[in-house]
Amino acid sequence: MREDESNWFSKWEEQLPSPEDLMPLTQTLITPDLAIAFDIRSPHNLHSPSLQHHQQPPPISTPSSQPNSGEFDSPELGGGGAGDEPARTLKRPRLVWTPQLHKRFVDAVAHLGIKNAVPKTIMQLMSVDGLTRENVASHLQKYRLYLKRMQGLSSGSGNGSGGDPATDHLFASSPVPAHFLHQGRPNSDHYLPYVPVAALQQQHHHQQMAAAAVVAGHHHPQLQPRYGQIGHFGSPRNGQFDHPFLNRQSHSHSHSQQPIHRVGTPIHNSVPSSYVDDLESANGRKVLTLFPTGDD
DNA sequence: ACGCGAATAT
DNA sequence: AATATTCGCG
Repeated sequence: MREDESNWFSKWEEQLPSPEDLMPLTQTLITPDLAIAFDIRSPHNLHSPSLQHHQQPPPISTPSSQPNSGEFDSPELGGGGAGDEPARTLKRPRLVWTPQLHKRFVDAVAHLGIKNAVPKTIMQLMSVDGLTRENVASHLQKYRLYLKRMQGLSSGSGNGSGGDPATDHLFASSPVPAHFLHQGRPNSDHYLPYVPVAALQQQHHHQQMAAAAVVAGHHHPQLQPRYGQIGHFGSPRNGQFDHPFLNRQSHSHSHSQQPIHRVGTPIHNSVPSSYVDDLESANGRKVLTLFPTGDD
């Protein structure tokens, strides 16, 4: 089984078209969005969990063989590229809510209690680098809808969270903490007083790369994620599967400051059930997921 | 002014 | 469908 994975990868690599072939004639090498999406920025803004662009298809830079482990090539727009797009007016790439991210989200909400579970707080509790309040707010809104939908539907046959329609696939991936399905109760009770949120939004320091799921805006062209950086995420064979984000709290050099706790579950890297790069086909959109799909 | 949440937009 | 952005309201 494992061979399949390494196999596809090899094949994939071989099939990589030459860089020239890739870009028909459109636009620059690295989308500005990509740049900022990852870490190329100067001031003190924007970080990025798992984000996606919307516009141009992801440019490829890793031709073949060994990906750059560490830094990636700088966007050289010199020769052919030409149209260096306005580096300004850059918009933040769309955040992609991976199951993991969502899990974190749910845990946060769970521990906060419905009452205190408002975007800002949730965001803080999650302490995911680059996550904005609006990101959370937006997700929260949808999540609430999901919960409502669920309550109405939960009666009857054994359908709770194991076969929900595609509509809620993301949400289905994390166990809804019971008491969610009915508001009314803050936390207290049997739910821990967890996490003092010492870390808060501390955004300076360096950046972390991200991007775990990439979406291609178009069909069929050979798009590939920038494995240059995230390559090794695809090999969780050791079970030590960690995401670049979900992690913005990793450093607390020195002593006393312990940023925060892990919310709820202690990172359960159970066996990779299926690490298939999930090809979600919808319309003209292919989603490449590097994460375990289903549950963790 | 803050920031939540519903509505609306992409 | 999934996220983002806008907007009215406490």
